[in-house]
Amino acid sequence: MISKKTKYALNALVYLARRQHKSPILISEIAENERIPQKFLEQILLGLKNNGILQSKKGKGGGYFLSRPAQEIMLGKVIRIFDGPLAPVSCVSQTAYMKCAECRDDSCCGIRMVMKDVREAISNILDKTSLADSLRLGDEAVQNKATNFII
Amino acid sequence: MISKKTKYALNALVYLARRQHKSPILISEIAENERIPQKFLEQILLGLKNNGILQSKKGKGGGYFLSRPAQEIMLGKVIRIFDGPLAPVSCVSQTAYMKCAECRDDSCCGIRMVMKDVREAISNILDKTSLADSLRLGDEAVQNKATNFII
DNA sequence: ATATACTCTACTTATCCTATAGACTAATAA
DNA sequence: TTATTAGTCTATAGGATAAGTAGAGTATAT
Repeated sequence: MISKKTKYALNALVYLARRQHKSPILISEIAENERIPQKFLEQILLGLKNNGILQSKKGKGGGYFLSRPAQEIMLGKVIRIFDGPLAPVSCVSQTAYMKCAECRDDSCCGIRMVMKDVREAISNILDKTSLADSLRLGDEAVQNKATNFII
Repeated sequence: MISKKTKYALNALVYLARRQHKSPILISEIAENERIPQKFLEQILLGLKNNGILQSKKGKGGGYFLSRPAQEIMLGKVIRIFDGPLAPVSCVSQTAYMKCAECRDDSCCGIRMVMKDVREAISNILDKTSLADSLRLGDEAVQNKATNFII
């Protein structure tokens, strides 16, 4: 399970992605619209800034905005910032490999091979899906809902 | 990341799967061979028994053994016992659905749709791979290693 | 009866998660 | 230049979970 911190981060980022070409967005605006405790969100956005996902501007007219186009920011990257590796066990992690303390031979562990496939499957989705993709998926669902209602 | 508890459980189960047709296996034997703290393993095996994965026999000649053939015990089931749902967010869990507190509309959340795919991908592996499969994968790797060494 | 081996409950210790609080710094505008 | 706005940084609290440890209890076989 991903942490609330990560979920809040993703929701905030999609919110920012939707307003990508407008002026900086206030923390308070995001907090209100996405129903995230503001003080908590402050930490989260700061974390995203320190990891190069966001940029900020202080003072009047300030706020946060994406540092790159939404289609270049992958969900996997965001999740790793707060929750660490995507891999279900660290002995199959690409970004943070660590041998299992109790394991005799990595390369002959059947469980590990299965987990490697799991890691691959997860990464194939999360490292290839961007904020722009998520935004679009959500918007399309809204469209479909409206259409079905009319018909 | 799966917990150590779950990892220990899986390793212990594969150990038992390999000796499926022999007499019951001692906790101490598993603990030693798989390098798991014995007292901790006791709790784990008990948990597996309470969830129908294992059976036990007390007294001399006693120990633990699989309650069903190894090819019928799926990794997903074991993981859920100790770590809960496979889903990355509870709003896409099949076994433990829960609406996100802060979410306005489940059905139009782009993040959720992606996570649904992730859940599906994970489940497609873990709910379809059995202890017998893991055991075989490990053994095949050992075989290949030996063969390569000879050549 | 006795030794064997699993069973059950409680406890500990450390770490992480989810916040909250408050002082600080930078930018803008009057 | 001073007030206001808005992000920045650090500390702390309270609860939950993880990873074990300890020890008494219960069932079985010989």
